[in-house]
Amino acid sequence: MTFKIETLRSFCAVARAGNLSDAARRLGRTQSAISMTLKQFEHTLGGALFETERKNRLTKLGEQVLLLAESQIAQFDKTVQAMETLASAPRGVLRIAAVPSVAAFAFPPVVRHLTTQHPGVKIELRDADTQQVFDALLQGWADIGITSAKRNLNGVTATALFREPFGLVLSETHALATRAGPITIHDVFAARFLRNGLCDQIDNPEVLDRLSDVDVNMRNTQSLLAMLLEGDWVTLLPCSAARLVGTGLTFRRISDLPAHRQVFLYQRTEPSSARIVGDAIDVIRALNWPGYD
Amino acid sequence: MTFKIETLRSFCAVARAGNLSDAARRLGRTQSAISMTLKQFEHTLGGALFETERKNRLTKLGEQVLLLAESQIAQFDKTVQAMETLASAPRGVLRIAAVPSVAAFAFPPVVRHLTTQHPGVKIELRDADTQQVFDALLQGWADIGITSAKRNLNGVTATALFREPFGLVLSETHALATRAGPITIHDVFAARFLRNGLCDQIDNPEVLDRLSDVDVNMRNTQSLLAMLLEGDWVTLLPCSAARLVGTGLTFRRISDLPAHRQVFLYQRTEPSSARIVGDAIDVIRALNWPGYD
DNA sequence: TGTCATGTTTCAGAAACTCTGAAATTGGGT
DNA sequence: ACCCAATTTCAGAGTTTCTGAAACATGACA
Repeated sequence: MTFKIETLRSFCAVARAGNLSDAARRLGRTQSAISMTLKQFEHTLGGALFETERKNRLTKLGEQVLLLAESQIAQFDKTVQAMETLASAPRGVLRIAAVPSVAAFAFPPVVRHLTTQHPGVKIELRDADTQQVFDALLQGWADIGITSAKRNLNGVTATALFREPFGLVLSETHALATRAGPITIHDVFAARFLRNGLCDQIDNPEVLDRLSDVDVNMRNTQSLLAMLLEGDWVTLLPCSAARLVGTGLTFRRISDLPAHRQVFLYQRTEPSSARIVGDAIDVIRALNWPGYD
Repeated sequence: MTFKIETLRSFCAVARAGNLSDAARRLGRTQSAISMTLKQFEHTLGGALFETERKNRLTKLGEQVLLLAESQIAQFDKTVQAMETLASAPRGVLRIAAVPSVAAFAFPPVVRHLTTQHPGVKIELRDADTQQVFDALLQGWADIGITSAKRNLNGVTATALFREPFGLVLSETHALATRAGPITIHDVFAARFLRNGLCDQIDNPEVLDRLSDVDVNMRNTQSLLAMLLEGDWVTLLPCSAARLVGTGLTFRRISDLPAHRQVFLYQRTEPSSARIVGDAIDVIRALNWPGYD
């Protein structure tokens, strides 16, 4: 007999709960059902998954299998959801995944255009990190992807979308915001600097070196911007990211930092809802992207 | 009711076969069983998957679902295989995925060391392209990965392994092999040039430009090397790739091409078979890697 | 247009699998 | 050594899935 997703689910539930009864309750089954399922799983696998009989400690094998199982379940659920989305849209679906900084700028006009030009078409948008965007493209969860990394993916074509400089983002009231004369890398790191995920992409030895000394690293863009608005913190971002909030922030080029980021547009090559995808691509390309350099 | 992997398998088989009977034969079931499974699948999905009643033409939805389903099945099977591998090795498993050029050099000593130092430990090696190596790491299919791209992966740490120059690889009998004086990019593309997957990684505008004019692109390293050994073809490769065959080929630096490739070693952070992994990492790092520049 | 060959759906019963509830058992803590 | 909480076991009930036969659809061909 072959493995079943439901078996993996049972195993994960027990591993997470630390005992059978709670897991069984969560799954809406009886203890005994879960017990039998697990026993059979261990049997077909040919090794014990738990140390004790009370299921509160995993064996080495159990830990490794748990990682695999959880990842597999997540994958499966995403696939199922993608299928249901496709099925629930008789007129077709357009699924776009983009990194947040671009998503904020690109999604509104795309939505506006599609809802008027293709009424009835279902639109699904998500912002995610670069890796997740690539995953979504590769797994068929998205038709269009936008990231700032170039990568060759099977069945996906990549084209350059725009290029923009990195620079200093800070509150309008910050001293550096209004200071006359050019701003240098030295100035940047002399200020109270916040590190963020995007600035790790900067391809400049001096910056990379100094970044490793920075203590405050923020992953979430929302709170990053909140910090900047607060007062005297600064950070490095590509210029379009500065548009994320309406007012209060400003962007300044760094005179001795030529670093840019190149943003790419990805498109699955063999999607069937071809016309809508092509149309959306056109809209995206026609947007008023930063024209620097 | 939730979807089952077996349902997806049935659907894919029918979609590939173009009719129920053949698919049923492949799956070892009756037509009617498959028919009912499919019918239920379409019902829970809420849309038709086939145009005609004869199942020989997919609907738009069907095509999209097919892509998702095939990818999902492949994923699932790999996960199952990984679980079985883990379970079949009571003393632990070490799974390494590397790009071919590095694999050829790194695998033999690693195997030699582990089989003597850790008898009974199961070793699983595979060479794959960069994307597949990252997939294997992310999905928990491999403990160690080696590629020539830097990428931040969740739950995986990256460290630089070595750095080596790109250069000309060609037969020892080729005119350029013995010619005195430095070889330039111009010389390279004046010869009969074979493009390959690795040389697309070269970060040099002039080379990239010229590469796009090259007509012959070989994906398979084996046959690439065969072509080089044949006679007067040449190609650009990182120097360690030239060691892939014993004799007959030679490597020469290009005077005006400073391009290098940096190779990285990836390691899952929370693997449970920690000691063996750490040991293998040590062996890999201690190898006599190219020491250029 | 009618007929045939091929392939699909439907259906009822059989087979396989999974679940439940109660009783037996186990193991860890005191 | 005992007790309590939790797990395993087991037989029967409940579901799901399969099969084989018969009815039905489709397209090709005369």
